[in-house]
Amino acid sequence: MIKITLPDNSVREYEEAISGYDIAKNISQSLAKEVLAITVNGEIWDLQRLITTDSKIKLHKWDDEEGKHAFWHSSAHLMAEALEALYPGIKLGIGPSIENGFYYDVDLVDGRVISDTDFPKIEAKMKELAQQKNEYRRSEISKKDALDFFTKKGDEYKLELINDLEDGTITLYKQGNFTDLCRGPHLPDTGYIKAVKILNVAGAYWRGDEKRKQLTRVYGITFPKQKMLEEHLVLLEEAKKRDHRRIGKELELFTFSQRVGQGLPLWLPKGAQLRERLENFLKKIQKLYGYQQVITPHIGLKELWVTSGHYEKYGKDSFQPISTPAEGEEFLLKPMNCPHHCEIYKHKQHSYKDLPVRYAEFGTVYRYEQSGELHGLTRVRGFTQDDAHIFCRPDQLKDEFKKVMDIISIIFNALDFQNFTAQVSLRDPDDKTKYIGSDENWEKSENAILEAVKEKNLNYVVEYGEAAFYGPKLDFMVKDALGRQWQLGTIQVDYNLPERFELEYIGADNQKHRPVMIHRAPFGSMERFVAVLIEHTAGKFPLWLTPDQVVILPISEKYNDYAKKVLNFLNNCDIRTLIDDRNEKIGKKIRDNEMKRIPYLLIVGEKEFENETVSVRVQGDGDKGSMNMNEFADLITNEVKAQTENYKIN
RNA sequence: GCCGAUGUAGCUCAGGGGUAGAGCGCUUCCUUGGUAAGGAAGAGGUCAUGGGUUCAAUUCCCAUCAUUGGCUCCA
Repeated sequence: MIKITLPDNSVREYEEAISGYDIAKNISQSLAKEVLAITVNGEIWDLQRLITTDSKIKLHKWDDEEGKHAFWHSSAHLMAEALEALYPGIKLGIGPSIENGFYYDVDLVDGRVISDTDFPKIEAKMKELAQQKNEYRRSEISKKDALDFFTKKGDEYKLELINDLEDGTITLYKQGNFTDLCRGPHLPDTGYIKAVKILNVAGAYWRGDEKRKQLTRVYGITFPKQKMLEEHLVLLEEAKKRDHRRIGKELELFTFSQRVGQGLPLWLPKGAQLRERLENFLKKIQKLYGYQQVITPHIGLKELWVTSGHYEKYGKDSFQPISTPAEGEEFLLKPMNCPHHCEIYKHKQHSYKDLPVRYAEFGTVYRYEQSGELHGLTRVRGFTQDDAHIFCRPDQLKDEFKKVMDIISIIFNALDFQNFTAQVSLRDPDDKTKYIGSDENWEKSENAILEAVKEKNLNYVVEYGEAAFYGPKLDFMVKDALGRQWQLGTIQVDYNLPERFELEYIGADNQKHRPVMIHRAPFGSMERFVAVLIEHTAGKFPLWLTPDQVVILPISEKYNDYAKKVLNFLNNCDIRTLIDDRNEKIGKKIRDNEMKRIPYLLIVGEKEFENETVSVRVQGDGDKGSMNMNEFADLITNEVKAQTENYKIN
């Protein structure tokens, strides 16, 4: 007798070993049709694998990550089978499921390539194989047999993977004529896969190592129903419409010029306005938190970064030094602001009573990003950090850290960024040589971050090996419209620079002590933040931030004079107002200005002129009736106030 | 930097060995209107740049530059 406990704690008893599929069938036919995988005592299994002992189980359908994982992982095998059939002699790397679909890394050998014109062929082959409803059969063999098998097959990549596995049994999965090294789980058969789309193809280094061979990575996605694929493709289209590069062009926020250089954004008037408003907002908050603005030059002597240790680490990958013609002094375009700020700290002696000292600067920095890495405003070669450096006593570190977290949460709340991940980046425990500074300091700062995060009740993940070379950090990560993750805000603890720049303060004991430094940037960079904000809002910025708040649309040219009167009135109330006095019908003006995402549209014609009113339309929400100018001005002013004053200093 | 793709009017894109097209935008004219596209005419392109093949290249080939999807990197 085998007892099977379901997630609701109900128990089912079976005479003999039973598969997950049969349990599902036993519960209901419709469940059996939908179930894709099963968790047995915390381990994910194939549905057909027999359960022989009392177990706790959970059945996974498409809605579960586990269900999708099994589905896409099985699809990766199906694609590999298709690729083997279409490209004989192909060698296989790895083929996992990912957040949206799956990929397989393959070595095509003989210099063959796959390009997007080949996709239909691959899709057709996959569908053909899927229709054969070949079972995914699991088998367990010894490591030696596995090595023999893949030696015969000539798959050197699989051999390398097997050699790295521990001795013991190794599982293989076979469907049709295709056998792959795999932990599973998989679908019962290929017939579950009804809709197939190959998405793109890319180069990917074997095992992520740029010194090793570059394989061809083929990305795809599959679904149990054709309709789901169609919906997914619509979603991808929608996401593309939110792309900041597209909206940035549409709304004339920023541009790039080949003649200026790649990765060097040019902020157009409207984008500059938006950015300036964000900067002023942060400045206001920082002032309340005791920050002082400083200004430093865009270049500095190379020695500055030799001292900081950055030159050794990044020097050869940066823009190369520029030198003075007569003396041959070497300068670097500054890749970060910290050394300049350290020198500001050093301009005078500090007492322990004066700390913490907080220097802030919207500092523009230049980094030589690899050409293939550039991407819209999110990855550029010249950008402005909303940088600040806090110099504090070691006993103030945790508190200061928490205050920075407060500033970040004010910013994120004001801009309605709820969907972020906090990532604590610590040292790689296996390779401490990548880092500089003493073990003791690293431990102190790693603990300070972890404690601060816990005390602030932040949801966070810990990533080992992601720390900066000089210290651990706390990063705030958000996703863009296409699901790519970007780092926005960051807080970093640094014992290293104070050491290297010999920063000091005089303690209560009248002795010299070393301060601790915190680097922090709530936005991260203005460029990246604005990019993510564009995608987050689809270009519909909050009223306080948007470049143009109101547009006045006269019904005909007869009312242009009245419209101008309204325009002057609103502009005098500090409301950013435009007028659309083109010789167009009102429907056309409404459409055009709706598409410019201007929050309020005011329609003025005969009626409004007579009654000294305006007819109000809210962007995306239609006609709101009429009101007089004062009422409307109050409406706008109050809305802006509510948006910008909704925070407190703790 | 590496692998793949792309580059045609201000924007979005079609085309194709015989020196170019649409829609939107722009200019002018008609129209003066009531809540998401009124009508007409016109201007605008060395088809990214440089080579090569050809009687002829924007089209085919090569290189460069830029953009783009990934990989690696990200102080």
